Amino acid sequence: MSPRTEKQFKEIRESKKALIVNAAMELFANEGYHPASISKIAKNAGISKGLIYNYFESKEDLLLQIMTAGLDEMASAFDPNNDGVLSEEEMASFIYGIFTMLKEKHEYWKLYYAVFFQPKVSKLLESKFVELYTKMMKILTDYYQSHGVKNPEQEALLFGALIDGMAFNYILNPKLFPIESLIETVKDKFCYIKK
Amino acid sequence: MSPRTEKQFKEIRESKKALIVNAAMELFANEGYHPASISKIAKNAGISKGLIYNYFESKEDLLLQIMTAGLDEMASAFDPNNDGVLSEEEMASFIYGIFTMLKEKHEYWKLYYAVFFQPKVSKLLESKFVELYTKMMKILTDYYQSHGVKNPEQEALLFGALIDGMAFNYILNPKLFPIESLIETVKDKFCYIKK
Amino acid sequence: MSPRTEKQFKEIRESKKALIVNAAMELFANEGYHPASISKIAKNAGISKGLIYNYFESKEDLLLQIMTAGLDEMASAFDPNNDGVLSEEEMASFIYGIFTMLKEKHEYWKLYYAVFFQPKVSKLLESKFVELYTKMMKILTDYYQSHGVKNPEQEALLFGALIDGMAFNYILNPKLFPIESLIETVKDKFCYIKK
Amino acid sequence: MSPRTEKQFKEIRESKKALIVNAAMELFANEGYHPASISKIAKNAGISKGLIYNYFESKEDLLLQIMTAGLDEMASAFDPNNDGVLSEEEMASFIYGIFTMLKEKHEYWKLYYAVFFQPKVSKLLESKFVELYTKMMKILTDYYQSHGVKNPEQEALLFGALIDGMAFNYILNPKLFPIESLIETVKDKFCYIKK
DNA sequence: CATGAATGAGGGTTCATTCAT
DNA sequence: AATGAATGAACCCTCATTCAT
Repeated sequence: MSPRTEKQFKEIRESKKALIVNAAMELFANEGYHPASISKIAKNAGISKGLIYNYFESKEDLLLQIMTAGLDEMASAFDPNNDGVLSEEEMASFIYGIFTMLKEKHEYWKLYYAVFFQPKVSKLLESKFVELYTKMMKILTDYYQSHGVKNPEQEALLFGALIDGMAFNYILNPKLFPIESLIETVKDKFCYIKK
Repeated sequence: MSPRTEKQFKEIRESKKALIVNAAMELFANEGYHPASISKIAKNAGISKGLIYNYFESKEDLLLQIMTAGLDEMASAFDPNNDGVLSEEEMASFIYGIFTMLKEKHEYWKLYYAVFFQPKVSKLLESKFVELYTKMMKILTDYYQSHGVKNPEQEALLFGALIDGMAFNYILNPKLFPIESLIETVKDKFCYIKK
Repeated sequence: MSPRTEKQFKEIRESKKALIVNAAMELFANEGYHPASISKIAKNAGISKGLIYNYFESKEDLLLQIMTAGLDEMASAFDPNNDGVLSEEEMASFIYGIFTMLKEKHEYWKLYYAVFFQPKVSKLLESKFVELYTKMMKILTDYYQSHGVKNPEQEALLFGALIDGMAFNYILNPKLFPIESLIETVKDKFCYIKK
Repeated sequence: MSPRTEKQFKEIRESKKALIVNAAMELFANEGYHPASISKIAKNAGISKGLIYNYFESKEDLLLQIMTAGLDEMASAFDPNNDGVLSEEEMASFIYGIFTMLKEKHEYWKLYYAVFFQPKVSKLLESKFVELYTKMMKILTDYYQSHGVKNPEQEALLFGALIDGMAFNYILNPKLFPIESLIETVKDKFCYIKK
């Protein structure tokens, strides 16, 4: 009957929060933000409606927290050394990494792209998006520069767009878009790896 | 007084329908489908709520009609000769054409991509999407085949994805994505134009 | 090219009005007053919505006019001689008459009974209802009195109720309520015809 | 604070549901199904509109639940022993019983008869209506048969119709239809009680 | 006499959010 | 920490009615 320690409380809170996040993400991604009602999310999480407001200020806040957590995770994943420099091996594994993430966090990515079309929410996340995007562009531009590519910024923009497009196609129809078999061609066109 | 002639009525109907479609497209594209309420659309069009239902069966029907009209227009734009064959000149102008359309029908394209994340509506349009997509893939694959590219299907898929990605980036932030300056690089990488 | 005579105009008006009345009665009776919209009625009559308001002040007025016309017709049908006296033969034919009308004006009767449950309309017709009802009661009471029945008023009330009940059952399910085969029993119980 | 117990919730739900049912029945019966709006019902019950949908799926469901509950109650009232046999005493009390119910559940009966003229709803309840009706007809037919009446089925149909007619008249104008003073005459004509 | 485009009030319904327990 | 009853604003939609032609 000893009272729970502070740590235990915190763990309970965290795990409950994760429960809600997962339930919400599934519905947000598969039905869309608006059609996924708080009632449905609560039912999907196996808890009461009211409890959600114990952990999140509003439905929008719930979406926002899901997105920021995901964006932060992605930001660190994109630059493991945190040194901002991409070796040739890292470039190769970078591509694999992106598409591995795409598969493993399918729902998150669906949501990620969908959010771009919810201007209201999108605006709130803009700074994070920009930060992530510029970080990536910087790394790629540096990489292309050090490999003697003519217009490194443009090459980076194009490569970024290609990744978006592939992600987009894969997310919306995984069965019709054979991402694995395309990776080699991508490498040939955009990685400039010296044999 | 005699009533309006049939022709007069038809003209009224058509111009009013266009008015509603434009008002709706603007809001659908800029706010999203759900946040764009019928009230807002009506106000934006300068008419009463009720009148919308004189022209469209439901809000969903309104979106659907906008989308199908747009998709049909795109389908015919992508293959003007309707012969399904792309010459080298056509390939070059094809790329320009796409990005010209992107600029001129900015709102429509925003809506087009957003709709993919509205599962319910997306499903209703699936057959039209697939038709358009396979048509394009066929044309591109044939082009690559006739130019001796190794994996023509994959090349086509990749090129399609790149277009999506570029469109996506341009739509969401036209100022930060300098599409014109990228076109030449795209041509170099994906058009295989023999000089 | 001679202008229509006043009489011709009147005839056109009357026939058009009858057209509307029939279309309205069919829908009122079979769908109910509220579910039968002016649009449906117009379509059913093969005319425009607006025209209905050329002949009737409102939807309620349309119902009212249908009802009053019907009630007047019934009132005169119930007392052909207009002498208020029922002979034994008339009593017999009276019963047949009622149920014949029930069959021939099925829709009207359905509406008639339904209207009782639309308090707003019912109130407007109350005086006509009462008039018709008391007229009938008077005739029946006199009949029973002259045939030496103990409580002639009560007998009349009961007989009236029986007719309502039979009409009610027949209207709602003509196939399950064999009105013809019941008439003889009714005669035995309520007509006091001396053999 | 701990949340309410399950029992507390159940009690709240039941009493609130009854509150809504009563408020709805009053308006349905006195104004009709369509004119009785959800807004009015909520106001009459002293609650918000939205709450009604916490207890009933739709307006139609609300009506349906009221009706089915009433029909079930009536079905059991009509055959207390559930043996399907009517003694002479029971027949006498049966008549009193019906008209007592008519008085006590005035509103319910009004609704009951009104519903017959709401084709859409009527159809949904048809099976329950038929069940109740055939049950009653069977009991009456058996009774008449055992009393040597010539056409027991017809006699039962007629008696049923009389009850409907009396109920109908009483409901619509209790003051003008002196049901008590008619019961004896009904007994004389339809109960075949051997003195 | 006749049309149907147009209105606006009100309908049924949903849902994010609050709050007593 | 947890419940779900309760609210109220906003939603999509219908429809009797009006009116320019």
